[in-house]
Amino acid sequence: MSEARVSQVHRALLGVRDLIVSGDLTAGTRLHEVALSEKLGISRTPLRSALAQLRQEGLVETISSGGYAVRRFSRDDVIDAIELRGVLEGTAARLAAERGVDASRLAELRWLLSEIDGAMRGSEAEMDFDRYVELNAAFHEMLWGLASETIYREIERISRLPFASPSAFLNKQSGVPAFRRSLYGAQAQHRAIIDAIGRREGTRAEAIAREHARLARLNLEYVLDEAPGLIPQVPALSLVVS
Amino acid sequence: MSEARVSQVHRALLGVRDLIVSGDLTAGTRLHEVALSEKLGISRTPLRSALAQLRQEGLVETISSGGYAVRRFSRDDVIDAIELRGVLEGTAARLAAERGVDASRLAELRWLLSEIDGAMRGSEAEMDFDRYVELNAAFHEMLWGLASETIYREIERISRLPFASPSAFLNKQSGVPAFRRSLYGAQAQHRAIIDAIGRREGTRAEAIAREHARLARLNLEYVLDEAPGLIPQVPALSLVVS
DNA sequence: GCTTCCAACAATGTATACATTGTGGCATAT
DNA sequence: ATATGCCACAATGTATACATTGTTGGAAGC
Repeated sequence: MSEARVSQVHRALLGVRDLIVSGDLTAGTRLHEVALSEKLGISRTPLRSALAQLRQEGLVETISSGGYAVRRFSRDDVIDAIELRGVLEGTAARLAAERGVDASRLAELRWLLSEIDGAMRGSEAEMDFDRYVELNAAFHEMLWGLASETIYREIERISRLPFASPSAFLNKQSGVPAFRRSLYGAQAQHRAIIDAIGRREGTRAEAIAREHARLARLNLEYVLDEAPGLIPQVPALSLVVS
Repeated sequence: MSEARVSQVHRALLGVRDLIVSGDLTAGTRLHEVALSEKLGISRTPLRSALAQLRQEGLVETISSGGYAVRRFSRDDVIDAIELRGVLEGTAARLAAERGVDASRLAELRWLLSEIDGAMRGSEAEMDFDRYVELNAAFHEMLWGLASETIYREIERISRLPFASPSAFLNKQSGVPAFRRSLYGAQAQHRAIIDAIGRREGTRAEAIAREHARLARLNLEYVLDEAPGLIPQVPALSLVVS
């Protein structure tokens, strides 16, 4: 799903997004186009195009007087984005169950599940965390596409908000034990979702997928309330102003 | 909610969108930037910005060789867009019920409902159809915003697809009796949604809102299967191929 | 000393010029 | 006659120049 294009717009998109997610540009900061274009080595035209796209994604907002600024997010904004992701993933799961899924695709999903099991083998400290993250992302992306292209697009869109994506709290540096422990329950939910889809149990698939996204909310609230020191380690969570 | 801005980008956005929705540009048509810029009297820079935004909205897609083309929609694409709108409106209603809504806002919604009743007074032929359309749009927009700004934004986004909006099959010229008759059931659902929210019955509110959107699907299937002559009267339905 | 107005500057919004890439047609060779 | 390769043109992608609007600092007047 990664675009091979190396257009200037694409470069600008990645560049600015990285500056925001990494916390280099803090919430509310005005984005001066000339300064940014010089910093990134990209002319203003593709840069502006990228900024407009980031506005659609929600990371950036327009200022009344013109131009763009890094958006501020409240805790509730993040919670709602996670909730929405859960609702949409639930819809993908429900529609997949109701409409039916090719056996080959279900088999591929089950293969992903067994691979995840493999990555989690051993103790919490021993597990192949990086591989889990990779496989988890692949699993979710495949789930998104089970129902239809339209559904996939919408979930992919909401997941562009860095803190709403299924991998938001699974960054590699994070050695938070509580996060790793939550993965066992998460994997059980993965299995249950696929099982429900296979049995054409739409309501069950939807409910579990919604609940699955709640893990991200739990992690969010844990970080914000009990371990604020971790905030810089979660993508774009530094943009959350209470 | 209407932007007062008269920027060239805004003009281009409205211009191109109108050309597409009106059926002037048919599905699959490549959008030549120079020709369009001359036709609209707008230079290429803001025009390209508008095209990029229309791509985000889904009306337009990029071509592999570069440039844009009017998107083709299948029947299933439209069905999924309507389904998604229903799911999201259901989420707005559920969250509103679960989280609670200010009495003043509920009162305003109930006032809208009574106004709709007023517009529907009399026989099918006598009713003030234009006013119904206007009030219906206002009701839905207000419902979208009951839960949170984030939810509102997402529903507003999906409703930008002309055939997914709550007003898609309520165009003024349409004198289709079947459509008008469906409005009585629709209004009953409006009441039930607000009643459920007032009683904090989230599940019920969500279910009814989802079912409410199904009316649009019924209308869609009626037009496509039984009255294809009406296709040009429904915004952007001419983009639906096969 | 504080406020207000004006002017200069700096930033965004727009237009246009340039570069690069894809496409189509024509000619030539098999 | 058909297929292939090359060349010319046209379209998009990018950079830059220009216009317009907002902002800030300083000076003058109260």
